[in-house]
Amino acid sequence: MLKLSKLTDYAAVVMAQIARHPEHPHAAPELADAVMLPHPTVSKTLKMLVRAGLLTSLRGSQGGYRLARPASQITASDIIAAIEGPVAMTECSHADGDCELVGNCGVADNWQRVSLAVRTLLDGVTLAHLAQSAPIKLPVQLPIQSVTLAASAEG
Amino acid sequence: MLKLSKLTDYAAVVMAQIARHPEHPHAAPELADAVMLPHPTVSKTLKMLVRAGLLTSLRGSQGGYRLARPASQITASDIIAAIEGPVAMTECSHADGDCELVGNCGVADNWQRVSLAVRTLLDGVTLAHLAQSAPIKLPVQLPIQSVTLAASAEG
DNA sequence: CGCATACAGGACTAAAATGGTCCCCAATGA
DNA sequence: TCATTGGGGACCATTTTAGTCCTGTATGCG
Repeated sequence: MLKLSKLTDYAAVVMAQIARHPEHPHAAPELADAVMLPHPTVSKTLKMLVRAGLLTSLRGSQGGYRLARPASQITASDIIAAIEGPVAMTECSHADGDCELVGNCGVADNWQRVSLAVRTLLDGVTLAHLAQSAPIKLPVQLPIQSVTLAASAEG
Repeated sequence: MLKLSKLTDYAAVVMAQIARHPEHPHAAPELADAVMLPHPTVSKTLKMLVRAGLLTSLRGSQGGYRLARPASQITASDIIAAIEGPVAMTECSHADGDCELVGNCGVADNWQRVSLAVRTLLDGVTLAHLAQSAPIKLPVQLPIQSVTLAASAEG
């Protein structure tokens, strides 16, 4: 499936909700009601987003959560990384290769490239895009493909 | 993490192994030894790949597994789908939207577009690419980003 | 025919990740 | 001082994942 976890999905929804009204802080229960998700779970998600530096929090009455920076500077990668850790498609996609199969698998290097391409793609999608009601249009799909294929076809 | 499951990873490794010697059939134990993974697990993976139509099998002595079509016509998406089901980043990324939050989440449409872009990217990576010892080069990363951003910045 | 080889299918178990809840503490502001 | 609101983490139930094993079936060969 290559699926995001539910919490990541929640995080995106909640972030989008905040992004639509960035001025004042949003309390956790308010957000939970707005997106129709269980309060404790939303709260948990918010805490993770704060720790990742995507949100800032204000305690006390009239407190709540706000975006740490403009929505256009928060990417899908950021949100995913906040909940699930850095985007990496395989164990050996991140630096500390604790995969003892290197040498036998002969696929690691290429998976890492694919992983990088996916990450780059997700870096290009910002919270501003996700939050806008009009769907983002991906007018051309093939260029992505051709970029990926370009050099490999020669190799 | 947006990570592939281990089985998917195994599948890719095993497929690559077969792709490097496409002529004769490969028995499950032989493959397991070659890639240094437990026999039963490799066997299970192979069965899934057969059911997905990516491999064909021959029973009896001298039997084993072969690619169902040329490595250049088997994509990363195919392999992932064979083990994990169709690539989709969120529940609502596939057609039968059993997500009752539509309307509140306001993110679904855009996630679907992102999902599609990732899938397209993975469609562009073939087993031939993965199997080759020389790493595939992704010379330009930014174009992927700019394609994604292009229309959305206008929207 | 009989037997060894090799895949097919699925049941089953153990371990890990996930999703979700709850509790107590700390900070803020009226 | 007290109500409000987030911070941190423990905790549990469920699901998913990984891995094993067993029984059946097809093929090829002597």
